[in-house]
Amino acid sequence: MSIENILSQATAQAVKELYGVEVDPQSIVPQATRKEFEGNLTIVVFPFLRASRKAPEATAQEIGDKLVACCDAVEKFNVIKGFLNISIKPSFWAQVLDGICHDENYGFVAETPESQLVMIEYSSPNTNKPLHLGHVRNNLLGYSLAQIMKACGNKVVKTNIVNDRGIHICKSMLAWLKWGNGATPESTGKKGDHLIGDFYVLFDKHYKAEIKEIAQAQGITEEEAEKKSTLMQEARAMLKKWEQGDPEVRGLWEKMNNWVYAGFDETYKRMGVDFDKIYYESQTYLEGKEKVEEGLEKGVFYRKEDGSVWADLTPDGLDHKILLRSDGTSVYITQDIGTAKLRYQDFPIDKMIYVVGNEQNYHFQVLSLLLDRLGFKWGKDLIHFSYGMVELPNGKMKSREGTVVDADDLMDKMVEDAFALSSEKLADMTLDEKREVARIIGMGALKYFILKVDPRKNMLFNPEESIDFNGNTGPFIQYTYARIRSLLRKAGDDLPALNVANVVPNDKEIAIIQRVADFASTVVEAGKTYSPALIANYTYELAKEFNQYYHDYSILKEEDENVKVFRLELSRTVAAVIKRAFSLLGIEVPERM
RNA sequence: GCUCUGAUAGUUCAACGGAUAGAACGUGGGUUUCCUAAACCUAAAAUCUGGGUUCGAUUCCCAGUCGGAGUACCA
Repeated sequence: MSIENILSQATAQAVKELYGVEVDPQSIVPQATRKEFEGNLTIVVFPFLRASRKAPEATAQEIGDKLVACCDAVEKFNVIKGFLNISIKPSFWAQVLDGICHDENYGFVAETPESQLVMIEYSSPNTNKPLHLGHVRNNLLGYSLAQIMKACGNKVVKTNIVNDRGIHICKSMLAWLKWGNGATPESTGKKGDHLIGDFYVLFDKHYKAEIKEIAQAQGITEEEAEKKSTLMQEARAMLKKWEQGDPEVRGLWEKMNNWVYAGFDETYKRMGVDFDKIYYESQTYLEGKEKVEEGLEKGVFYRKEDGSVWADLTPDGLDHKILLRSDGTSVYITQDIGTAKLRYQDFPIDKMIYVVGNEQNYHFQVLSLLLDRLGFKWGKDLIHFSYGMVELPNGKMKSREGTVVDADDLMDKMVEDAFALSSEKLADMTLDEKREVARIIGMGALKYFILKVDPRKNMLFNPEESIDFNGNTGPFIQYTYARIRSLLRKAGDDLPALNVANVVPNDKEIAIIQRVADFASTVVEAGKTYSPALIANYTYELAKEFNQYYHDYSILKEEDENVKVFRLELSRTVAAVIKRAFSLLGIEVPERM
């Protein structure tokens, strides 16, 4: 049992004995005492004033006296206004550390047969363009969330839904046929996703030019000209052919999609993310139609005279939502229903989490209601893990204006800059070793920079400032880890075993042990609130605290052997916790840097 | 128009309804006789406005100002 729990229960007991009032121990949450006051943990007694009918100071005093008398771990206390600051016996902290450093899986809960199966959908790319900065945030959040849910004892299935069909792919295909001259990834040396992305842009360029031409020649607005575009008509015709299963179109589609997948795989691998099961919209959209027909029969949807199918969501405070167009084709949400059906066939899902940007908040509100009506048991409380947009210092990311930050380019830049900054310091390494360290640091900088921000908020990504190896950054934490590893290497292996009975941790050490002990509850909390940012900020606080400690205390020169062993043990445990916390964020740590 | 969402130092981010609102970058001033100065110490600097709820509000509620997103046959 953690020290917080011990105190909560003891306090509840004390209140009951003193004032005869039952208090739920869960409602009493001791918090870390602020630095400027003496003590380790603080209990706020304001909520008990009604029961005690005394002044805050007197109430705190009485509860404090009771705790000292009844609770072994409590050494002493002081009272400031309504705040009861409790000091825990130093020997108790030494035992806490001892327990943690011998627990290989500290902070992680093992999976059991009763564990819930959580499916997490993330990434969800389109096959007509490479991944960009927005996808980076999505992928990092999704992967990290999966790691956290696993650490909380859930069974986790990571999934990806690839949007591999639709007019946008036809545009790329058409451009490739018209102006591609048979270009392949091999012949051009480009990654497949970039190659296809280039053709998508090329289509748009020609399309725009065509519209302008038509508009000028016929003296009509560009909006009207759009309807007369032959390029767009050709693209539509191609989509129709695709839906009819035309072998030529399907063949090209398959070939080009495979190029893209090869490119995506490379990017995913580099990012360190993966999936247990990938779904493709080309395989799920028909299932969605079926499911909608089924709903129609059950009477949960209705059909208009023009043939389109709708759901009336006004009882739930929303509007009417279209599910099938009047020509019978499916819309975006139809595909999501189909995907849900397949997934539910494949896995006994208890909880579904969709990692998708907040511009789709409404979409998921609707999806939740529709799935619930269609009888999916997890539909009602599916979780839309909604994250904010990534903005750039000079405005929004707009693909048309060329202000998109490409994921591959971004990673290249991060690693390059990391190499430039680190290679000098690693003079004794081989080039390959230096590159490996630069990769870990560069990727760590990027991942930490994005994950430390509250996912729900829009964030600003400044490409220049992100490569900052000082402050609240991944590299700073990695540096702390590497220093500890260096220290431990110097200390060697032939140290005597730690005897906890013989050490009395000082205040700084207690603060660090306390924070290390918090790791377990931080992981649980992060799992409950779906917040990788919580883990990130926890890790930074720990690293910062430890750097200060390193600066203030000798370790290798420490004369008292038992104190030295204790300090090394503390260092080792901190390194282990940093590594474990970073594994939840998908960030690697270097042994040296 | 309607719905959702956000607003905290110069900047980027924190803060279960709790103490004097924390960090980091940048700016000013300092510190290398243990491991790695990629570090540490130190100074100045902020809750959009107006009400309400209460022992206590950055946090909850209402109104306003400004920003972002969505809004029925795009995905």
